[in-house]
Amino acid sequence: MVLPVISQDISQKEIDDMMDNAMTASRFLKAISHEGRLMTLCYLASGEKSVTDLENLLSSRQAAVSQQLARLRSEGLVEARRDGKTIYYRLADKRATRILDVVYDIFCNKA
Amino acid sequence: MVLPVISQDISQKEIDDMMDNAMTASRFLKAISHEGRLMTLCYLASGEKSVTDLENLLSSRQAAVSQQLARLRSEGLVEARRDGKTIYYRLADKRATRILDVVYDIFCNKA
DNA sequence: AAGACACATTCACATTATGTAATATGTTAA
DNA sequence: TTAACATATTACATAATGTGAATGTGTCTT
Repeated sequence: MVLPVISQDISQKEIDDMMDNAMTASRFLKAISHEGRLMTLCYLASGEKSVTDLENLLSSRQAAVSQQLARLRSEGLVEARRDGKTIYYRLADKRATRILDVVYDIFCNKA
Repeated sequence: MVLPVISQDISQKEIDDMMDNAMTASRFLKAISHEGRLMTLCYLASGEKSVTDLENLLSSRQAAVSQQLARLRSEGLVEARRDGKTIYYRLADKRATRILDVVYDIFCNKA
């Protein structure tokens, strides 16, 4: 158990700090809690992929994929690189990789 | 790196399985990505707490807290126990604890 | 320069999530 | 049994998020 024991008489300052952290974490978690974005991140974990690759993986339309990628970009979770007409995306946040590891282990390693 | 390498020519069946897992994981992550629910879970990690305790921690109204608890209950992340007029909540999902450990380490262990 | 291609952005709309107020339920004490 | 307390639930308003259609931008080919 890594989580700290929070005493019953936790001070207001501690609560405030906790709330700040919760806000940051919440923002981050919301960014990855979208089914398509999660698939995307998981897929990108195996190396950079083009938008078209992701369209096929997600079976969704170009605009939708681009929008989710925009969200991931704005959160700094992925970065893009252009090569000719194609744009390749890759993971760009170690925190994302760490969480993904655990999420993968819990929800996909069911064997 | 625990995450598997997904080959470029991933099959449709593999994609379908991946999507099922992503849907489950997504649902779970959404449940914990709410600032208040995250605080709640983190707080509960140090032992069971009453609804009033949580109201004070979150500085939010009774109804709101109850609703977030209802959500956590419906997802099986917490369980309740009544003692007189008071209802105590506790963590009830190991997956939540695992993710919380990592989230805590990333967003709160900034020292 | 024109057309085709890969991708991004914008707008309108539908869906979902959240908070508040009011009300209901279960429990204890007088 | 009545009042008070702790919590849950419902109904409603609002905000946030996601989707599709249309359009815009950058790049390559001819």
